Amino acid sequence: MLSAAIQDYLKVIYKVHREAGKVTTSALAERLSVSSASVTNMIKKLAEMRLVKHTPYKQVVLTPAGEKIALEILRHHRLLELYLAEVMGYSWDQVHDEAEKLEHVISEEFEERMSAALGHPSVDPHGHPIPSTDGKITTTDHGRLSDLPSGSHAVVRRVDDRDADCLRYLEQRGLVLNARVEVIRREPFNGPVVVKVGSDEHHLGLEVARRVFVEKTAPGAGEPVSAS
Amino acid sequence: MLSAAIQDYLKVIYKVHREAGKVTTSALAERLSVSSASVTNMIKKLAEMRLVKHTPYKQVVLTPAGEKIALEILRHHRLLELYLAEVMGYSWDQVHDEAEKLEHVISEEFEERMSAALGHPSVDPHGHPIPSTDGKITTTDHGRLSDLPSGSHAVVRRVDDRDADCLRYLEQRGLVLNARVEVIRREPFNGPVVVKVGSDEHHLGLEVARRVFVEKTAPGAGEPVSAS
DNA sequence: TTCTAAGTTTAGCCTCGGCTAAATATACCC
DNA sequence: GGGTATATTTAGCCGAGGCTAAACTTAGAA
Ligand SMILES: [Mn+2]
Ligand SMILES: [Mn+2]
Ligand SMILES: [Mn+2]
Ligand SMILES: [Mn+2]
Repeated sequence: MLSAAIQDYLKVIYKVHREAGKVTTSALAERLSVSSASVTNMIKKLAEMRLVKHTPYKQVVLTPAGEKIALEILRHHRLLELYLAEVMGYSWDQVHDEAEKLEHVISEEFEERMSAALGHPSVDPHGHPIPSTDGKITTTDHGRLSDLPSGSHAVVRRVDDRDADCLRYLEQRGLVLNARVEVIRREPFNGPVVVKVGSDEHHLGLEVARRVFVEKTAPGAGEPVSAS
Repeated sequence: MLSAAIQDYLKVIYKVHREAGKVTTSALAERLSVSSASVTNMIKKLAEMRLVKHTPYKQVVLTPAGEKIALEILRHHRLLELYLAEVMGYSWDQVHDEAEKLEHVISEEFEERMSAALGHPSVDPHGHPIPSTDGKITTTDHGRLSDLPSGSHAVVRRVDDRDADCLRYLEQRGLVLNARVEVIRREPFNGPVVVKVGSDEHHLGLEVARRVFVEKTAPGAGEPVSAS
């Protein structure tokens, strides 16, 4: 069995690749809260194990074998998050940290029982897709709330899951999955985005608005289409 | 946070102390599947941390601080076993290995939610007592089925939880928690114990009978008192 | 085209928790 | 009470996964 450290590296390489296109030593160092030297070290080891391809000073890319493992861990993580939320009653800001530890130790049995108990779900509590057992994943690219022009109507489809404080802040303002939002206006000089959620208006800093991913809708549309 | 290795050492020291009275280097080495030298090494470290008292060449004893941690891990383990069995549908032979890994990574939040979901239980699927949050544990000393004289009537109250094959074997023969058994006879020369469970007779090797702990009852007694 | 700042790798070190082989202490037998 | 088997500890080693400081690449500015 691969160590928790290796599993985390592969998972983060996969995620940085999705988010930034290119995977660099320093990006991994930052995401893993580890020094660049440590990353180089581990990348050399992963390259020897044929889990990544490394072009020194340039970038690192997952091999098919590496991606398979990354998706397996991602499946663990997201099933766990949903199980903790739906079955055990965690709030969406608590699930990430717990899943981060559990993802490395659960058995295939545990994974399968969670999936069955949840009706073989396809989306986690933050709107991230859950890879299938055989490593398939259907990614939908959504824009950021921070990039919408004023007057836009949209539905929240995904939120960044790593900052618990931010998640609590969003939930308090009704910015949960599948919530409808309207961009009232955008203050200049990178000022806040003013949005309407239900009948309330909120002034969201760009920091926060960048972590909310949305699907645009027609202004007068009815109920938003549920992701499930 | 203490490492998983340290947590396992403390837990095993506690269990060996309960079962054998005296805790020796070699007993720990065997139970932890580790060399004696490794045990000595770790014990020295635990002694420096004031979690055990070590009398070289003699024995090791938990300090109050060490026992507190041991009981905390034991609580995790036993709550997990029960949760896996009751909520997730595991059989009693599957729960130990999974709990052995999870016990080191779950949060207090997870522990509390499991306990609540199970109605704050006091016994795990194998009949072991679950320590309370504040480190209290009520141990009942039961005799072994292998030690009962022929003609005895008894109720199964606890089984050794480490050997999955043995647990499946016992379950198939109806030797589950709270089952009534009668010792029909004992074959000489350390031969098998012949027991009656329900209307079936089974010939149990001493190996197996030693792992079943029972409470004696009167021959004609009615329903056994449930442990819950 | 050359210089320099930022990014990356290398070198050397550390802790943790294992291991084997050798030394030493204890206990038991005669 | 001495000799020996067994248990335990010590000594020295290893791999995993971190770290800092120094060396080296790369790319952008002048
Ligand atoms: Mn992780
Ligand atoms: Mn998530
Ligand atoms: Mn364990
Ligand atoms: Mn148990």
